[in-house]
Amino acid sequence: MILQKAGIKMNIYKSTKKIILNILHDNFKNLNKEIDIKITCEQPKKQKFGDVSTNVILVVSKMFNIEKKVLSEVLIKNILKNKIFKKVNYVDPGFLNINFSNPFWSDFFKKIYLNKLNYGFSNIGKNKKINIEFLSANPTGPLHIGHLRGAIFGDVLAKLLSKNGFNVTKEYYVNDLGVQVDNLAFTIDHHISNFTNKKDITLSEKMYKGEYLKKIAYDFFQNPPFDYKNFEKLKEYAVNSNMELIKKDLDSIGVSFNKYISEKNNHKMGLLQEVIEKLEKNNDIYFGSLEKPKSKNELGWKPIKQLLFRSSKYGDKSDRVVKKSNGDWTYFASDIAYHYNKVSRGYDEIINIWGADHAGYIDRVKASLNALGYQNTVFTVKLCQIVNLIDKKKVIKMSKRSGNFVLVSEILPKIGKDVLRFFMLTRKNDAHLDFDLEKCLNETNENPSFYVQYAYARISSLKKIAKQKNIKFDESHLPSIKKLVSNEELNIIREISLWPKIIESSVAFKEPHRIVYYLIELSGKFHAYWSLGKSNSNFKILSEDNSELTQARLLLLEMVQSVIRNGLEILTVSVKEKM
RNA sequence: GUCCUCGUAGCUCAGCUGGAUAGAGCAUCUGCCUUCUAAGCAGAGGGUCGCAAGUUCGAAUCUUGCCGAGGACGCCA
Repeated sequence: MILQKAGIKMNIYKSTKKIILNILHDNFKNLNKEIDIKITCEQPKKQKFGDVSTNVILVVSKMFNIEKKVLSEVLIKNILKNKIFKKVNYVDPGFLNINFSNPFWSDFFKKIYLNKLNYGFSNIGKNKKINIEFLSANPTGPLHIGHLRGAIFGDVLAKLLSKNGFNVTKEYYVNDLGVQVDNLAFTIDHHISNFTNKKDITLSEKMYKGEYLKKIAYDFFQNPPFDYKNFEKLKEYAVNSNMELIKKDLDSIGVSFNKYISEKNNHKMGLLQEVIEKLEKNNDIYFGSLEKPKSKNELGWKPIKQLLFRSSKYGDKSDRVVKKSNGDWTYFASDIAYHYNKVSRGYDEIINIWGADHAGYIDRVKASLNALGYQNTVFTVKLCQIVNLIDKKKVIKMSKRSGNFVLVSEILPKIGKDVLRFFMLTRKNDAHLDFDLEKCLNETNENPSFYVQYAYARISSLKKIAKQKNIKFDESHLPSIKKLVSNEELNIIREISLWPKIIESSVAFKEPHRIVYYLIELSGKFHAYWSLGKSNSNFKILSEDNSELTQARLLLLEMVQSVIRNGLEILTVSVKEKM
């Protein structure tokens, strides 16, 4: 294969870059090999600029003060020595536009065909251990729409990373401690009392609304496992019951976790004391009062002496309270302990997925890790912006107070897991997302998951017909690929050649939405190609009079399918053989 | 007041770690089903990339300032 000889790997743009850099070093011996030469090799938007475009002349002539003319002559001559290239053009102000040769494309195609199950994925992670914590919804009720984005984003990011050689742990932090759990148990207790005394006393202000709690209480009442006046046990019971509801919802949207970490358990192990002591030793904990925050007016604020963490020393804007004036630890204190625990379990990177309203929290957690001596662990936070639920062109307001939440279990049966997941990923995580119910129910281009699945299903139907007609297109027919010379077909191959790059950047930026957009793009190229055969019989995929071309085309579509399958697998969206 | 995120076509949004004439869907208009799935395709119109400077051969992309939207800002979790 000419590819191996030429040093071409799956990402042909990266490989081309390497080839060019080697030519530079071979021909300009005085270039310092240590210096990073930052050139780009990309597929240009316009096809007329070639298959790969590089700014090498521009960059190198400036960096090393070499004349553009000399550079381009040497580069063009040497690039063309390599049989995988067909054409190189110099364009002002210093680009080289390069075309691959036809044998290259068919060889490249052959290579990815033989690798199709893994095509695009790499071992970039080198088995690095990553902990990704997401969702961590409070165990006070089932999941609602507001939870969905973080849950799906986290799940997909984890899948993306693990498919690329990272050793990923998906973690759920259960806040089974504190005021909210007390209130939860009070609510259950209240309901059980009502059942027991056959009364219907209304809930107090603090208690949680929601029929599901009544049901939990009723189940308890019918078959009590212990005396409900045992408050500690009742709290545990309440948390467990709600976690069961949450797990059921998670299961229904295809999200799973490897680990559930209990806050209460962390406390039992004495983590909090351990961490505070460590910080105290470094003089990072002190007793004092904070400056008045800007948000408060003069009247509403009094300085109070309390236990503080010196987080401003580590890049935070202000020091932070770890112990309330009533003697309770703050949530932040507990979180320091939790993150300390996470890091000490030996991860190379900790990823947290939070709602955008927690942005202000990042610096203090970072500060605490630095103070504890973990500057080497990468700590990343990905923020998810709010999702607006839209129905019939109107935003549906949800509020915690009124208990007015649209539950996952209400909405899922209508639209299904696949559409839900796909839709939630059609935006960058830090951009607002309008979750439009009408669009989800649409069976048109407005609903991109159908568009992609439809492309897959169309190919499946072709394969079925080919089978009936006894047209074979297995590995032994790979040589027929050289028949794919039309612009339309090379266009699809070019699009397929971008796949590894898309994965790479999705991993690098931790942005799964890039995959979604790519799949839509690829599907679009396929649909266009398919429709070509409608008006021009030369482009009918199953042409009976030219079996070799037919086989080549079927192999091409097989590749389109496997890229779509690989992509949807990351998203955990199913493929459909028939629609 | 300080900090964070965002501002791209009438609407909803992409824009590949600075590249060439800024892209898609919806909506509007025009075509395409006797033949491989029309849940589709082809074409047209529609943009001072919030505004203004700066860096650069080159800026939607980087920097600064302003305008606008959303969010965060001591003992909530």
